[in-house]
Amino acid sequence: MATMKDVAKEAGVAVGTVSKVINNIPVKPETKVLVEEAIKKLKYEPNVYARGLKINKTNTVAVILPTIWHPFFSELAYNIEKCLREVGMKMILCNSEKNQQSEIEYISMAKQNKMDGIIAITYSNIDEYVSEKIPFVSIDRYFSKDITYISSDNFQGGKLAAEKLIEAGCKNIAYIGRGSKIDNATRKRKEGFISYCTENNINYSICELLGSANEFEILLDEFIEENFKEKIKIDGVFAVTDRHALDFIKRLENINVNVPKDVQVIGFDGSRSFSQDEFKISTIRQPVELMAKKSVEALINIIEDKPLEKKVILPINFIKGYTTK
Amino acid sequence: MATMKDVAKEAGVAVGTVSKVINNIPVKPETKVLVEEAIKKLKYEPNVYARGLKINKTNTVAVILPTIWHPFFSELAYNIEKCLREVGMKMILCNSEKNQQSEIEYISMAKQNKMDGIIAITYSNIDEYVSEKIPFVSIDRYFSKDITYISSDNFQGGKLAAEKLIEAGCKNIAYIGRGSKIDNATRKRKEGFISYCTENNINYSICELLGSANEFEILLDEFIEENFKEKIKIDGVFAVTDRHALDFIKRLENINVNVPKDVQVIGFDGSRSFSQDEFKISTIRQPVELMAKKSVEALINIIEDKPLEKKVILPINFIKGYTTK
DNA sequence: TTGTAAGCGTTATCAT
DNA sequence: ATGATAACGCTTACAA
Repeated sequence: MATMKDVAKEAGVAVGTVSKVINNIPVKPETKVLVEEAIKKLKYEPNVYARGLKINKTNTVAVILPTIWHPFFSELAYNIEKCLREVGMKMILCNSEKNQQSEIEYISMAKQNKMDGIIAITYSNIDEYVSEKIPFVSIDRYFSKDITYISSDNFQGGKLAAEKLIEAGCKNIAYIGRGSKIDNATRKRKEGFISYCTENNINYSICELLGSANEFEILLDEFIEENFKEKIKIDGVFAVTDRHALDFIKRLENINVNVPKDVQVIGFDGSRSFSQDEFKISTIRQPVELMAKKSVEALINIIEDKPLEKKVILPINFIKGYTTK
Repeated sequence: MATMKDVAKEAGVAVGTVSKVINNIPVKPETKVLVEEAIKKLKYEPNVYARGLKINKTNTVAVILPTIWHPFFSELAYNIEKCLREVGMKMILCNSEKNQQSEIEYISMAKQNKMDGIIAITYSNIDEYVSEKIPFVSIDRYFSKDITYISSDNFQGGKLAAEKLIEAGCKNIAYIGRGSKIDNATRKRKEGFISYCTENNINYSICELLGSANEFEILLDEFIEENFKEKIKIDGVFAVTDRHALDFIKRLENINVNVPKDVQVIGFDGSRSFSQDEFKISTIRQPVELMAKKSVEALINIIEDKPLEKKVILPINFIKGYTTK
């Protein structure tokens, strides 16, 4: 593989001059032509590692998320990669599996590899590792006022879900979802839901648990037994994610409760398995593409040390599917 | 950020010694302790770019696929990342969108960035860019006898689909799918299907088109009009992918044909949207995890210049879903 | 076993 | 405008 030195010799100039041509620093036009011809002739390509060593930039961003094997994250990652590529950056994919140790390892890897920044979706306590030492953008999760974070408007989403259920004729509505000590995104969905209900004097129930998936299942079974088995006491449900919604709907089907005739259901996320997929259940859709775009923009602003908003909340919207009337 | 020199000074040894400790080259135990303490104290982390410059390895692999925003590819990418990580490598995600130009750019990027190798799923003609100059593993697509490729047993899958339809009581079966000049994987599925039918003297129809998605839709409409509208002439269908199967089933529903009562359907892929998702339609499942594993293994063998099989065909299996009896 | 120093391919500073 | 050269942080051959 030809090096800059070879090109310089071939063109009859000094390496510094070649470097200037490569980096678009003005040189005499004739010289430029000479150099460019030599580059073409020798099929020269700059060595990014030598360059990285000098300028300490790699045009590489680590994207940490629980797992790419999930429609929401794969859609997000797809869009993030697209945005990064547009600005000439590369994306390292990191599946943390929500494992704190993994997340920490990935962060350390990113620092070690002199990556230019990190975009992360994480639900564990990694506050102390997220230093100012590497540009960091958090999606969905608030760390501290110093860490930029991008999120969709979960509170408004919860409100909207309640509103849409009521609009669709529901009289007794409920929120269901497994909570988390750390994930404020889902908490805000619940708060939005409650907020709408209190403001409008609407009766509501909450089926929530901050615990393991198994414990939540048990709670959910009880909740269904209580409210849907003998007599249908609740006719509208807002599930904290589409997956919870889907799971809930299946349980209703099992006891022959019809959706949306007997019970209407709204989920949250609105992610599809692939770009031409259709929306199926009624849901509050997160603006995934915009989230990706804003995350990348924010990261670049941090890298370039430009002023930026530390907190970006993006608008959600309602998508009607078959689970509401 | 501390450098090796700082560590050397702190530990009272030479840089060469520190390097040895880092690279697990034997040194006197006491010295090792000394160095390790200095490393910890200074929070030293090696600069991968300086190292890359020297040894010309980056522990980075480019994974090129059409789009991560698709269950099959996201499951595959998830597993590839996992395998790569286990051997200390990083994965650069490349969404080609099946665009040849993109693929070429990514390949060139991989070479330029001195990545250690490429794992790619591509359906375009990039043969000439896939040189021996960078370790390359192709999934699902055969290039030449020099390029290693990993694939599931598509032929056997087609056979198995036909067999299962017959086993389930179908009398008149058909293959449907959009073909491609380049993608031999799907072609083999068809061939397997046909092979089973001819061997067993079974009547079969083929609804296939090597053209645009739109053209295929038109053909499919005609096919349905002809075979399912007035009278149901075909009672078993093997669709070349799960997506084709799903689409086909929806069309049948539209004309009130019941699956699996009137018509049974088997798809291909068996990918799920996320790890705990369930299989829904009957399908020929590709061994995604194994494909990922074998791809990474093969790539590493190429990198390390070890002997390897240039062609790895992996076993498929049938998964029964609601679309067959 | 350990220290010394050359060199990897760039960029950037200084002279010219 | 261009050429010469030091420096980036590391590995490795060689010397001690």
